Amino acid sequence: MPSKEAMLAPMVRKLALRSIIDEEDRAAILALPFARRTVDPSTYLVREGEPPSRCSFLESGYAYRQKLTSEGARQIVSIQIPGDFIDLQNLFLSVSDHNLQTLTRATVVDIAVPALRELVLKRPAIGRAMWIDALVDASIFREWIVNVGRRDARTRIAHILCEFSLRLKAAGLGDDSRYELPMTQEQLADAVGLTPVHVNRVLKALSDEGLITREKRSICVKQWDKLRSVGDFSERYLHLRGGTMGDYDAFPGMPRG
Amino acid sequence: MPSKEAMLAPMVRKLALRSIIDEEDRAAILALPFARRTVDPSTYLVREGEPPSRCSFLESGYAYRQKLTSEGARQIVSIQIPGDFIDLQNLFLSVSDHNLQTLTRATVVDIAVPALRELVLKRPAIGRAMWIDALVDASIFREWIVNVGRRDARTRIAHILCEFSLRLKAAGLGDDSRYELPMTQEQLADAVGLTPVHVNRVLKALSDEGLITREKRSICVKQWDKLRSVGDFSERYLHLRGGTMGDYDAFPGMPRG
DNA sequence: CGGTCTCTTGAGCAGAGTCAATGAACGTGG
DNA sequence: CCACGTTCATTGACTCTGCTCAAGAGACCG
Repeated sequence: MPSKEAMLAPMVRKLALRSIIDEEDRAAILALPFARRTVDPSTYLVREGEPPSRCSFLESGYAYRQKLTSEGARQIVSIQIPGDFIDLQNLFLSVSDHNLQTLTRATVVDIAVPALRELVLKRPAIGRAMWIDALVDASIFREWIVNVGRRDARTRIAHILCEFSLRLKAAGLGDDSRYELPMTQEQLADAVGLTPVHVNRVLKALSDEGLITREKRSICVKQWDKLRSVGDFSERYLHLRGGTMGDYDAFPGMPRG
Repeated sequence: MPSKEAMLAPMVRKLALRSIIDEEDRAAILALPFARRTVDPSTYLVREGEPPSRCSFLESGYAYRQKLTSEGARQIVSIQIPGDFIDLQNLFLSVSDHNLQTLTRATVVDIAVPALRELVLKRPAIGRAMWIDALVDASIFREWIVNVGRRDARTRIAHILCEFSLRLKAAGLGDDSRYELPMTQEQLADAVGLTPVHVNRVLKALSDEGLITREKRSICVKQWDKLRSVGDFSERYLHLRGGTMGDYDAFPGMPRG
């Protein structure tokens, strides 16, 4: 079993991605009470309609957020990768509005809600880091809407492949050209709002054209620029490039008080 | 010109919708430095790629968030109604990832970013209220993805009509059965990921069946239950019913620290 | 009174869905 | 080690929902 520090480290790492976390903040995070568990693929970590009982992040493995329509159709609304908070919304909302399921075997760190909430509200640097995390998530949701609402099948799939590539790279998983994508084509279809059959055809086309190669559940991007252009992809919405900063006050703006 | 208090009051009202704001918090909000302006329909309030220069909320009027694809297609990702923050994300992100345009003539209150940020980070009750606001927005984005990704045209449109109905009612605009919907059919199409022509046909069908009536830009819901069922609508995701609260600590959960 | 926007409606088309069959990969237990 | 079952990927043939193109009708405004 890894040390206590090692378990919370991915959280610190994620927050530090877009914010400055000093030693004191770091210590406060590492002092959080938490528990750790390992779960099987397809385990429900959160169910729509249930009161959340914890606030967790993914230490390892993948998960996805999902909602079902009354017709039984499923829409995947986001993919969570190691280091992501799984249910930040549980911090302040008392009923879950969607389901969260693991994609793979995963280790989850559950943090005591009151302690985390206090940290968020009382320690500005941590509060800011969590705010940024939540705001970036919202930005990804917006782009997801555009993807599903206004792009054709080929573009949609190329786009989501680009998104995964960059997010995984930012998380330190996979390099430029290759990454694990532990989703079935059916799940991919539910993520982009298509049918599995059609996803299959599009993936085949992308392979045939030499933009990507596939083996098992991993994707190798052969022609990044072309995939990016086919996918109408612009990474701005991921807010990866320090675009979240404290020199904000330097912008010309409104009265300051 | 209304009093200073009257101008910030919609913000207090919105926050108080789902949180408890005491007198001291209220006073702190009313002490914020701000400016107020009135803008024409279709004015850009935020542009993708630009550094945000303010943090504002809609005092009156309607607006929408929007992104464009390289093909020139537009996807509307949310509608903002009076009392909504229009760029909470500007509080902590330094580049805007989408456009925000007014739908109607609107009055906007711009708040000084540093002062607001300080308030959010240092006054727990206000921080919590803003968190809830942001988390509910994210929930609405998720439902929007489901709507656009997995529902057919008829269901999509019925769903969005239900959403507007409830949100406007919660904001104190319009009653159960009638509300202003100041959108063209083209804008509605961009919101649900369809073409204006098809939106027109579906609206006509819904009218013909007696579920709604339309006149100019207002909608009258004649058969709420039926519209709700056609639209596969469940209001949970709006988190309107006190489901955001502080008795949260009462839930059985994880270690507390 | 003409111009511009928006709404309506029709006719034909096509991108993606449905249905269905086959094949590959993998785990399990005999 | 192999037969079997299950899950996932692949491919073809056909269908249909929603799109495109196009034209006409209101409404509003300078």
